Amino acid sequence: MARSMHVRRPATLASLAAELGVSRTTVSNAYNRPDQLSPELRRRVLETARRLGYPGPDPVARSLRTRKAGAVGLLLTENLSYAFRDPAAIGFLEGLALACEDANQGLLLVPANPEKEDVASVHRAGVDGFVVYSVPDDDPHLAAVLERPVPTVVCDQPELASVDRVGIDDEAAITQVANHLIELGHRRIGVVCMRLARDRNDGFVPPDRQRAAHFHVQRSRLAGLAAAFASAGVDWAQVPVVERFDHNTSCGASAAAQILDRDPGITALICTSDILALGALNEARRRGLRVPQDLTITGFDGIHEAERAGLTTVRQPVLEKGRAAGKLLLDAHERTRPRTVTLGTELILGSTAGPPRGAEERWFGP
Amino acid sequence: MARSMHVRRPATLASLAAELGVSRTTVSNAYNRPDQLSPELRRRVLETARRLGYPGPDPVARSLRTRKAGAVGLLLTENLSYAFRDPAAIGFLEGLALACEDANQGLLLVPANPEKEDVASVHRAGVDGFVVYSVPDDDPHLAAVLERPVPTVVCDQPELASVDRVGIDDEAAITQVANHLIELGHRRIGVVCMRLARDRNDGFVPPDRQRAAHFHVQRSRLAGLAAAFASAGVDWAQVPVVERFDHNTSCGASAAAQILDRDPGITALICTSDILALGALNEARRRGLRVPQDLTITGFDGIHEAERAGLTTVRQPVLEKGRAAGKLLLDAHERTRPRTVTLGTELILGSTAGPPRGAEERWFGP
DNA sequence: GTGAAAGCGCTAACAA
DNA sequence: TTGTTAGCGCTTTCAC
Repeated sequence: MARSMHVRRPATLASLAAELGVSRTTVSNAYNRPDQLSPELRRRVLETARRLGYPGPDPVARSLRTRKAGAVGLLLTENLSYAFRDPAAIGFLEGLALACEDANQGLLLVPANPEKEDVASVHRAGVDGFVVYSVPDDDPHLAAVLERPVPTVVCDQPELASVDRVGIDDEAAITQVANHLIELGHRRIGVVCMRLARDRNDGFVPPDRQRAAHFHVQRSRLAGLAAAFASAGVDWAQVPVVERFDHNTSCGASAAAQILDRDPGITALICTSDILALGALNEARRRGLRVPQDLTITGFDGIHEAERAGLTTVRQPVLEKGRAAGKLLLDAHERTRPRTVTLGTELILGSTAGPPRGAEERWFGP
Repeated sequence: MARSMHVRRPATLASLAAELGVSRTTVSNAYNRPDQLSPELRRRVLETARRLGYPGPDPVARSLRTRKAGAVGLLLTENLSYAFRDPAAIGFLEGLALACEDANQGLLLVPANPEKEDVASVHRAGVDGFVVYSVPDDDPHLAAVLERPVPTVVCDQPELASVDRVGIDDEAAITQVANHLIELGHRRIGVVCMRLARDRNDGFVPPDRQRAAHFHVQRSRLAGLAAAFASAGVDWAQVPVVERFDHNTSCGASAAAQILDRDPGITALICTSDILALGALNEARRRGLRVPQDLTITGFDGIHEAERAGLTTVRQPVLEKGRAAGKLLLDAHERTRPRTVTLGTELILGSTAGPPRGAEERWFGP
């Protein structure tokens, strides 16, 4: 690391005390308990500190002694920088930051590359607790967090019996989408979903992989869809489900393409995120398919971009999730049982879902 | 803070060593220098650690000993959560996060309420260095950072002779905007700018406040405009400049309204940020003014939303700024002189700037 | 109001 | 390969 122009010579509390001819306690008090010494002495201490270039008590040493770091650690599924690219993650972070600043706590973003097993960054994090945002149930970083003797709150996934959690009812939420499409008359659908496990599988998802998904959120959404459409007489085994490891609009577009290529008869594409749906929308446009006349597309999350695009989707309170997670973590109450906060969602009827093309012919025709 | 279900009893490296009948060094080595002891012994150590619920070396104690925190601190002008609401700040953060993850460093967001003088959070931050993002030159948090014996890099502002800095040439950049408008024929302009100092002044800005602005970036932009328009024969003292403390579209709208109410003859509104310009655009629409036929509006930053709105603006490489700041800080080279990175900007010709209304009559008429 | 003593939990020389 | 010694810089009883 570069040496700054402002590096001071290493004066310490002890050397300051020696210089002043007082005890270390007195110097410490000058900083931490102004009322414990005379204003005059305090002035002298601070004055001498300035002269010696003493920067005040070392935060790390203080943390060691007080057993408080004054910061919350955040563990994400993705590379650190991804958090600033995904609108839903940004909203979550804003909420979490809100909770942290209310409690005057720092927020430490822990670098955790999902494609690496290296958990040293978790071990090195000097924090009083962790918030874990949407990671697979077999994430080694998560395991490392849980080994740390500090409180932890998980947002979204995984669901752990002994850990505080904030989330939504994914199955119920996606069921609203499914029922809406079923009512509109859709029976031939395709599904685009996010990463189901830590291994990259960009393509069709066989049923066993759906059921074994290490991301509870995605698993629930698929399960919800399967149940709803099965009730409507759809054979789920025939429904094309395509997975994408990365999460951006290009992936949404290519996944949509993959489904439409294989099964052009599809009338609706259900995406498990707005980002993917926005990509699917692009692909539909590219193919000259009108939405929703030729193809219905739905998303999930309710990000601004989706709203602007008029996407039919489910809104979930991302900011509130972040805030709730922070509050849960920073809440002073000592609790014995793990707490769960389940937030509400709302079906947003946009302009990208409509009756299937040629519905009459298919359902009421000859 | 809530007690987690995962709090272990406090086994330490020493107690583990005692239990095993080996020295603390050996246990330490088992974690930090696997090659320094036999695989067999290491296995025993780790195995016993698990049995005792020893979570591995305490990160804070380790930091104290090694004098490395493994994290970079970030100080922002605004409340923590603001960083996730401003697209330019988000871009900067993404770049900084990129640099941090490359170096395997954590990123600690330090809570620093700009309306409070409390700098304790800076003192408590266990970090190896600071990045300071766009703060006023008299910010007490900045002063506290500079007192800390760690390297520091400032992005944008303030300009400090002895501190590494990343920024752009604000005066040159805004001059491009000014010259563009001057060429189009604008002589009666208004300016909407961001906060000029730590005190809230939502309204017109007298010349002395412009010159005394504690935010170097805003000061330079105003100075650049003043110089360019003076060259074009405009009396800068007559140009209405309105300041807003908060940074959002509502503020941009109300500032635009304030100027238009006072001086309806204005033909162009120069805003020192895209967010403010987007707000001004809203206000123009609300008043039934066509842009650019009735009113020209320009921004600064080049955020996505501006692009979508077709705003005429200056694009600055926000992500690159973040990355450069991180690189500068984490760069291993020991440097003696402070370094400065000045990044390029680009005038974006959108659709919100055009010739002034009735330009002919005014300039070539009777 | 001030000081002495006792660690917080760990790592890094160096010695064995 | 393992252990001994010596702190990192600070806060906190508890006496005075």
